[in-house]
Amino acid sequence: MIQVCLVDDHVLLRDALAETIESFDECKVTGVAAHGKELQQIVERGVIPNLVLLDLNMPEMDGYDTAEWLFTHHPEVRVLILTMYDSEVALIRLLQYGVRGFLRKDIHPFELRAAISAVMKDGYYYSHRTTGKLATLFQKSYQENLPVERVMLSDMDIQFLRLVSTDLTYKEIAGKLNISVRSVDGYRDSLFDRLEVKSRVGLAIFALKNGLISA
Amino acid sequence: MIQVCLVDDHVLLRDALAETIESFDECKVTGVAAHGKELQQIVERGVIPNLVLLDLNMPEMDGYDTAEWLFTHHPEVRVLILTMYDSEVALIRLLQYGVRGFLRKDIHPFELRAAISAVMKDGYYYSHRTTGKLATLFQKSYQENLPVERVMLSDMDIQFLRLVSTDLTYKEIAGKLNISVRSVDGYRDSLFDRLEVKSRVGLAIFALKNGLISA
DNA sequence: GCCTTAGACGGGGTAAACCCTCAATAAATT
DNA sequence: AATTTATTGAGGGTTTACCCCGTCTAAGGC
Repeated sequence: MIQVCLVDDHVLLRDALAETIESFDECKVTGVAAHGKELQQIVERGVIPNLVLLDLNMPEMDGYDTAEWLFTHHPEVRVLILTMYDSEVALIRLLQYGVRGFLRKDIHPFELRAAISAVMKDGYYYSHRTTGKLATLFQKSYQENLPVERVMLSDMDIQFLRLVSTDLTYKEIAGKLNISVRSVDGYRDSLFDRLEVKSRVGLAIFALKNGLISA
Repeated sequence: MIQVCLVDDHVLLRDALAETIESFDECKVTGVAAHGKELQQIVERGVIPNLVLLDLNMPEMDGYDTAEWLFTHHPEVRVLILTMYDSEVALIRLLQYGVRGFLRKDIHPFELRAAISAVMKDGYYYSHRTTGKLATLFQKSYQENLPVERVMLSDMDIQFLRLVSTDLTYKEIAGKLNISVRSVDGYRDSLFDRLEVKSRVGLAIFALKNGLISA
C-alpha cells in the first residue's frame, strides 16, 4: 500500500484529490497539508509517507524549500511535483533535490494514477513535456558550449529577478543587494542573454510566469 | 434540484469538484467544460443549467467573455466565479455581466456549498473579502471625487496593459495602437496614478496579477 | 607556476522611460 | 450656445535603462 501525503494550499483541490487517490486501490492518503511547515509537523510526528504530492506556490514554506528539506532529512520519501505551470527553472532547481516527477494540474486523473504507479515502480515519472524541456535545456547548453550550471539560475539570479519584478530602480536594487549599479548591470545583461528577453519587463514577466514571486 | 455546469480547464480540479457537488443532495452536475466555447456547445445543445461555476483564466474563451455571453444570451443562468486570485479589476468587469458571486479556489468545500445555496436562494453570494474590495473601491472613488468608471479600467486601459506587459518599447506600442508616443505617455501616467505604481514593471505585475495576460 | 572563468566594478555613451506644461479636437453636459 | 470632459498629442526636460568598452580579484584546472 502506497502511503501518500498531499501538500497544497488550495483546500478544494487538495481534498478532492485526496478522495480521488483514496479511490485507487493501491494508495492510502496518510496526511494532507496546506504548506511545507504543516508537512514537516506531520512527518516529525512520525507519519512518514512513501510519496509526497507537492505543489510549488504556497504560503509559509513553498515547494522548493519543502523538496529540499525532504531531500536532506528524508531522502527515502519520493516527491512528485503537482503544479499549475511548469518551467525550466522549476525543473532544474527541483531535480537537484531529487524529485521523482512533474505533473501539471491540467492533467487527467488517469495520468495522475499512472504517474504515481511509475514513481513507485520505476522510481521516476517524466512526461514527454518534461523530458522535452530537459532536452531543450541540455541542447541549448551544448550549442552554446556552456555547462548546464550556466543555463540554470543561481540563487543570486533568483533573488535578483525578485527585485527586478518590483517598482524599485536598479540603483535601489543595488543598495538592497549591497553591490554597485554596474554589478546590477552585469546580472541584468547576463539574464537578458540567458532568458532571451530584451527588457526589464521581460525579466519581470519571466519571474511571474515561473512562480518566482507570489502572484 | 439545482442543475450545475462546471467550466474550468484544470481537469483534475474540475472533475473532483464535480464529484463533490454531486454529493450535495440539492445539486446535480449536468455538464463540464474546459472553456467557454465548450460551455456554449453544451448550452446550445439545449442543456441549460441553473448555475454555472466559472473559472477566469482559460484557453479559447476566458471567463470574462463567457460571463458576457451568458449575460446577453441566457440571463436566467446564474454565474458563480471560481478563480485562483480575485482582484478589483475582475470584480468590476464581472459585476457588469451580472455574475452572482465570487469564490477563491482556496476556500473550504462547505463554503462552496453555502455559496451555491445562497446564490440559488438569495440570488447572490458575496464574501466579506468581496464586499471589502468593493467597499474599498467605492471609497476610493468617493474620496477622489471621481465616478466609479474613472477607478475601473476601460477596454483601452486593458489593451494597453497587455502591450505594456511585453518586451515592446512605448514607440512600438504606439505603432500597434496607431497613436502617438505622447498619447501612450498619457495612458501610462493615468494608469500610474490610478493603480498606484511608479514604473512600467509595476503595470506589468498588475496585469499579471489580475489575469489580464495568460500567465 | 599559468591559464581560464566568473564575479564585482568603473567610464562613457545612446536610447528609452518618465514627467511636467500646454493645446486642439470632439463628444457630452448643462 | 457655453462649459465641461476625454482623447490625443506637442515641446522640452530629467532620470533610468540599456550596452558597449575596459580592469581587478578570487577560484579552480592542469
